[in-house]
Parts: sequence; C-alpha cells; structure tokens
Amino acid sequence: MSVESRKSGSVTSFDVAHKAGVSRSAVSRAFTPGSSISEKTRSKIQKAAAELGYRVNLVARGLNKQRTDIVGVIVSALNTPYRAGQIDALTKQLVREGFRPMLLCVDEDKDVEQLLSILLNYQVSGVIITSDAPPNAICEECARMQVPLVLVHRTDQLPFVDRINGDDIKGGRMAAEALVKAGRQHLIAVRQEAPGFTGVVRIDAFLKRADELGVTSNTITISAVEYDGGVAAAPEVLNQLDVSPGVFCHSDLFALGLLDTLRNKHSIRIPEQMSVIGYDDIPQASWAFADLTTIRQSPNRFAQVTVDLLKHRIKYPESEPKNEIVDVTLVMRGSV
Amino acid sequence: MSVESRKSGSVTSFDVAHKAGVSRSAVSRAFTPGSSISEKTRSKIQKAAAELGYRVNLVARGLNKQRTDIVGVIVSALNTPYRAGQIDALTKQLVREGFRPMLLCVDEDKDVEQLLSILLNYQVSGVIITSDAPPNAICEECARMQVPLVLVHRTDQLPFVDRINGDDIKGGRMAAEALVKAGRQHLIAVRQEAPGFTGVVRIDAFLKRADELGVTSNTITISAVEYDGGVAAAPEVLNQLDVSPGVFCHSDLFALGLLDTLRNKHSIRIPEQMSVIGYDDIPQASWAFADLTTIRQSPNRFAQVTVDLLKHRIKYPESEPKNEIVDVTLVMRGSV
DNA sequence: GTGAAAGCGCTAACAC
DNA sequence: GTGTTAGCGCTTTCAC
Repeated sequence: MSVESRKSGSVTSFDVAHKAGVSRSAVSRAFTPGSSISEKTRSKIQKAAAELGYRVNLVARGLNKQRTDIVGVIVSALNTPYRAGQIDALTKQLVREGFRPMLLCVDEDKDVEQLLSILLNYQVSGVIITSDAPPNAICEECARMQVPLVLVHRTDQLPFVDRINGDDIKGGRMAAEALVKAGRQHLIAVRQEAPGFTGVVRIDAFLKRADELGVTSNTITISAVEYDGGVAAAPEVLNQLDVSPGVFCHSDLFALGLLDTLRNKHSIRIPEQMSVIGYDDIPQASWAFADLTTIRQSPNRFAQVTVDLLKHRIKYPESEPKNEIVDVTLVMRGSV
Repeated sequence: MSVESRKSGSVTSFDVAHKAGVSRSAVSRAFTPGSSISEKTRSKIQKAAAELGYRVNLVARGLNKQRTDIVGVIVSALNTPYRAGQIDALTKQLVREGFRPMLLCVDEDKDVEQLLSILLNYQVSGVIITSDAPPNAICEECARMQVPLVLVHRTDQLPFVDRINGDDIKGGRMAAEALVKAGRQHLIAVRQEAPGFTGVVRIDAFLKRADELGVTSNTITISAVEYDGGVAAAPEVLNQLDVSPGVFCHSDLFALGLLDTLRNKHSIRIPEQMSVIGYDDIPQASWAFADLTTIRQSPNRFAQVTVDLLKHRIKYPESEPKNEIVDVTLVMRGSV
C-alpha cells in the first residue's frame, strides 16, 4: 500500500510490477497475447493486476505502437433505416474483430475533410466511409498518411482504396425480371438526382434488362431524397397509370414514399393496377401497409466483408486495391 | 529536407520546431487554443506545420493530459428509428463540442461490462449510455475510475450519475387528455414487458390521468418489442372494439405495428372506430399510412442537454448528480 | 524467460 | 512570450 495514494484510478504497470515482484516489461508481456512469458509469472501478474484494479492504458500503448485500434467510421444519414442497420452491424463487427469504432456523422460534404482530420490525428488503424459525400480529397489524405480506407457503396475509382458494393447490376436486373414476370409491359425507373451514388448502377442495369426483355421503359428523376423522394415521384407515375407500369425505385425509402402515397392518398390498388419494387429490404418494407417486394442487401454480410477488407489492407498495405461485390437476393412480397 | 525520411507520415512537433526555428513547446502552444504565444510566432509555426503536413498527435497529447476527448457511447437497438435519430444528433453534438464519440452497440446486457472496459482503457472523458441494459455494475466502475457517466432514458437512481429523460409524466398525461378530448370513454395502454425502461412512467401517468378524467382503462402487456409488439397487441385491442377505445402505446414503433395491423389486416377504420396515439414522433409516424398522433421528443434537444450534462460534470466532478427533464409536445395527426 | 534502458510525441512546470 | 527539463504509461530492443 505504502505511497499508493497516486492520483485517482491510475494504477500503472509499475504498480503491478512492484506488487508482483517483477519488472514492468513482464507486466507488459502478461497483457500482450503471444509474447514469451511463463505461465507462472503471467498468472502471478494477473493476480496482482486484478487486486490492484489495473487496466492497460491503451493510449500509452497506442503512442508507443504508433497506432491505435480505433477505426474511424464516417457516415451520412444515419437517421435512415438502411444506414442505421448498416452501422449497427458494422460497429458490432469491428468490435468483434478487436477494433474500436469512432463514429462521425456528416451532414454535408463540407465537414468531411475536417472530420477526417480528427481521425487522422488519433492515429486510427483505418477509416470506413459510408456516406454520399464525394471523398476524393479524403482519399488522398489517407493515402499520404498511410491509413487504410474502405469505401462502402461508392463508385469512385481511386488508387489504394478498397471498395465494397452490393451487386447492383444483378439487383437491377432482378428487379426488371420480377416486374416483367408479373406481366408488366412498361417499366418505370425512379431515381434520385444525386451524383456518384451507387443507385445509378442499379437503375442502368434495370433499364438495360428491360430493353433486353423487350419491354418499354422510362426514367423519373427526383431531387428530393428518401421517403419524400417517392412522394414526389407519385404524380408522374399516376400519369402513366393507363399502362399499368412496373415501377422500380433505387431504394426502399423511395419505394415506400411512392407506394404509400399511391395507396393511401390516391387509392391506387397495388399490385392490381401497377407494381412497385424497392431496394435494400429495410425493416419497414415488410410492414403490412407496404408489403414491398425488394432487393435485399445483407448488412451483416456487408459488415463482415468490410472489416475483412480493412484487416487485409492493414496486413498488406501495398496489395492491390480490391473491389468486393456482395450478393443480393430478391424478396418477393405483395407489391409486385 | 535533410534526413526527413522518417517513417511514413510521422511529422512531429520536433520537425516543425526545427523548421520554424522555435522550440517544441512553442509548437505545442501554437496548437493549443488560449495559450500564451505571440501572433507572430504562431503564424510562423502554422506555416511551417502546413508545409510539413504536420498534425498534432492526439494520442500523445492524451497520454500526457491523462485524458482523451473521446466519449464512449453505449447504445442498444441502433437499428430502431428513434435510437438512430438520437445517436445521429448526439454524435454530431459531441463533435461540435470537441468530443469524439466511440460507438459501442450492444445486443444483450452481457457484453456491456466488457465494452465499458474497453472504453475505460482508452481514458475516455465520459460515457453516455442509451440502452435498455441495466448498467448498475457499469456505474460503479465509472465512479471508481472517476469517469463521468450520463444515462439517457433510464430510471435508475444511482449516486454520481447524471440522467436525462423526456417529461414522461407530462407525455403520458397529454396522451390521455388528447384521447378523452377526442371523445374516447375507455382508454387502453399498451406496454412492453421489459423492466427498468422509461416507458412505464409514461404508461403510469397515462392511466392515472385517465382516472382523473373519469374514464375507464386497462393495460395490455406484451413481451414482443418494437413493431412486432404492436402487432401482437392487435388481437386484444380488437376484443375491445365495441367500446371504441383510445389506445396509447409507449412508443411509436408499437403504435405503428398496432395501427398498421388494425387498418391493413382487419380493415378497422381509425379514427372512426378507435383512436391510436404513440410516443417519440419517429419519421415513420408521419407517413401517409400511419398519420399517427404522437408525443414528440426532440433528439436535438436531448443531444444538447446530454452533452451539457457531460461537460458540467467534467468541469465539476464533485457536483450533485443532476436529473434533467426535457420537454415533450403533442403532435396531432389523423389517428386520434 | 526476464530485466534494464530507451524512447513513442506531446504538454506542463519552471526559469529566463 | 519563449526555451529547458521532466515526465505521461507503455512497449521493445538488447543483454543476460
């Protein structure tokens, strides 16, 4: 006990070493998996540590190792069901793999750089970006700092950056096929205006497949986003009601806004008068009012692959940038 | 330039000091707001720093200061609309105030302690818990480590822990009043079984107010959660359809599950045959299919107060634990 | 397998 | 207002 009245709860490896009658290096080894130390001393140290309430100071370790296990996660629209599920899965997976997620939510493109700066200052092990903001400047900075960067749902083609996307081409094609199989002779694609987001890949694949299948199609482009985007698309869709179209939205939120408006504001019967299909399979898609057919992307699978990508690059910093594609599946419900 | 081929992007304050012809302390001061340094040297240093691509190493600073600006955020059910919005607002507010949120998502009570341990090891400035898990053990640990702890939406009464809640009593009362005002003579409260969550306060206030207003009431308790909980409550509510009840659910997700099932599976007309009112005002509550009257809790306001609480405790560690109550408002829509 | 010594990059007294 | 000196708590060669 002696002069143990150090400031607050700061029990250091020194204290443990003293109590266990060993050196500080020994204590360090005892808490470093895989280092050469005899089982006997290890348990002796662990016992002393437990009694003292010792916990290794990860900040000190980080300073020494030149790297913390913190992984920066930059996300936009966390407020949105798909993103929320994605971040939920991703952060859990990160923790499971020994990383600590530092979460930075962005509103606009503008803060992104500044936020990245914060992360870089923390000597993060890596950065994962799941946002709509074009992260070009960021990528360069990460590259310069040798910090691994993984882009989720981005189409940007950049050197030394790993990317992960759903199989948007397959998804778009499946959507067209499902609609045609349901008897629709004219297809409509509803998309949002924003540039550089993966939705356009889906839309393009959808339109191309429609063509292949010999049905006509047209596109509606909306500047509003999320549920409101679907609401905004309703008038134009109503104008084409005479052809009982099959409508594909680039996201469930869009589809839900559209479907909800058509059914509950305009008493359109779906799928009798037309079909609607979405993308993502968010929880709300299965709610009774919606019963939305959609293309499912598994957040858990995404999380797993994303973290694997990160681990791989940490281990092999110079390896070729990868571009992972995660499979998608059709979830048939009543709206088609 | 000389022997600047140090490992990777590790430009240190030493390098900057060298280049600017000053001492390392000067560099430190240049990057510490409010420290005494002349504008001239500051700008000189900043210029050199910019040219070198220097960024202060927050890990080293953290080690020295014995405290990082990291704030641990423990959350359950991030997947849920209300929580997602809350975390979105909270993390943004934290960043705005100079903190860095480390996000830990929990599934069950079990991991909570282990996760907290991680945070403590990172010398966090504080911990914010927004989860259903009873954090008693955690609180003690935080207290022992002198780490400020803020509990959001928890009723636990613990020493040296700050709490923040919505005005559940007012909310519950408002719900009863709105229903009675709409002409309902019998009220039903739908609640979830889980213990220690703030929903019971709302429910109790609701029932008490119903009593005061001279209307009868009964409670339905459900073991399922979220949307499914509302679905599960439907049969019992249907049994009481003859009294055209006013139904209050402790959360919007519950209310939405119930309302959606009643309207779309049983063709019940709401509000003609009965009223439904929820709690939280999640985005989905305003969707056309729902048009749900509800009690609104502002995530932004919550975030603001939560961070203020944290800042206050960091500044005055020994001050009396506070118990903040955030106002709620009635949002009238078509379901009542 | 274990201990001694030397830092990781920064800030905080303390002199000047 | 600025430089000097000591650490913050840990890991890590390097001897032994």
